Parts: sequence; structure tokens; C-alpha cells
Amino acid sequence: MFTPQFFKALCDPNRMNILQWLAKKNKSCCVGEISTCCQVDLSVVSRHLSQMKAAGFLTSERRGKEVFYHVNAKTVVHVLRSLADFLDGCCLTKKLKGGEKND
Amino acid sequence: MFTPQFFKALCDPNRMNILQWLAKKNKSCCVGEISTCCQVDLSVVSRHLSQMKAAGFLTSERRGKEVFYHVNAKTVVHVLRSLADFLDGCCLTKKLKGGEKND
DNA sequence: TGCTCATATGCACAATTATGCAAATGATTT
DNA sequence: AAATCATTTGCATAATTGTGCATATGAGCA
Repeated sequence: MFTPQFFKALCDPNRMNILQWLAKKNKSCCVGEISTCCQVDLSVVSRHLSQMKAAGFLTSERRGKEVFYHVNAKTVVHVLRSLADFLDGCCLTKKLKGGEKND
Repeated sequence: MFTPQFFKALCDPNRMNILQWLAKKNKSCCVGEISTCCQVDLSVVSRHLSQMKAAGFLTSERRGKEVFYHVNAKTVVHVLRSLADFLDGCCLTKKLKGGEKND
């Protein structure tokens, strides 16, 4: 579930930037448009988008000559919350209800 | 806030393993003990721990000869939830009060 | 002081990753 | 079909990262 592939998609500054930029847009954007949000070559952006798509962060759809990418927010949010909940359950809330066993 | 450094700490399989292992323990563990949860050399584990500490994931405390590391769950959970909330706010809940559905 | 144990660090090396350019692919238009 | 536009991919290269071994540091103990 918490695969390295998933978090690798988040640990590059350009990818994080793209993710947030796309999320704010909250609509499908084509590669050329997305590439305006960071400084690197468009081909690099294309590769980042592919990688994020492979990690389940994005979905894509071709419309004519262009390919539109969109944030798969549901999936990303779910994984992030799952890890947060796991850590929370282990280390924060569990103790309060009197459980003493942790592994 | 969503620094590459933070997510870099999550994107190595050994570090992710260490994080979950330590969270399940939910107590301070020394390096030697922690190193039993993954296959790599103890010196490598030591480096991973340092890195995770630098990223704010762990706290450490020396007791005699040993150094004990503990998950800083509050911080990690907060960052994960913040990103989840940001994406959620942009792409999931925001539109709903306007009436339209998002998948 | 020396000795031992636990951890950290220097170093070299292998593996991975990010990048830009050039060329290829896919799709529309003329 | 040829031309054009948008995106992807091949390739080379630079940069970063993960790893193990050997050594250093720091702390207690004989």
C-alpha cells in the first residue's frame, strides 16, 4: 500500500509543484499548459506526468493532438490519509483508550 | 511545507519499513534493535535514521551508549493530513457545495 | 588509562534519477 | 500524402542516492 513508487512521485520538487498546480486548477490540463508551471524542458514534464500517472496520482485522456492530465485526488488523498491514520492509530490515539499492546 | 525532504524520507523501502516498524512498537528503540527490521548494514540504518530525524520524522535521545529513536507521529501525521486536506479541498469537497459532482 | 560496546562518519562504488536535446510517434489539417 | 502541432521516447550525461566496509567518535566499564 505505502509503496516507494507512490512516495517517489512526491519527493521531486517539480512533481510536487505539478501536483499542487494541477490540484488548484482542478481540471484536466494538457502537457504544454502544465509545463508552464515549472522551468524544466517539456519533455521532462511529460516524463514526470507519466511517472505520476503510473503511481496512480494522475489520470490522462487524449483529445485530438493533446493529452490532458487530471489529478486523481481520491486515490492520493486515500493513501495519504491511510498512512496518517496508521501512524495515528499506532502512536497517538491507541494509548488513550487503555490498550497497552503494540505489536 | 510539503518539502521534497519530507517525502524523500518516505520513498525508500527501508525507511518506510523502519517508520512502520517503529510506529508499531510505539516506543523508543535503539539503532541495533531497529536494524533487525531490515537487511542492510547497521551503518546504513544509522544513516536512514539520521535522515528521517532531519526530516522531522523521528526524535532521538541518547541513553548511555545507545541512541534511542522514536516516531514523531504528530508531525508526520500533520504533514500527511495537510496535503490530503489540500488536495481534498481543491478537488473533492470544494465543488460539492456548488452542486456539481466530482466522480 | 585502556578496553569494549553502540553509533556515526569517511570513503569508494553501484544504482538510480533528473535533465536536455534530438528524433520518433500520434493526430489533425491542408 | 505532406505539413504541422503536441507529446513521447532514445540517448548521453550530470547529479543524487543507497550501500558496505573500515575507521572514528562517544560512553560506560575493568
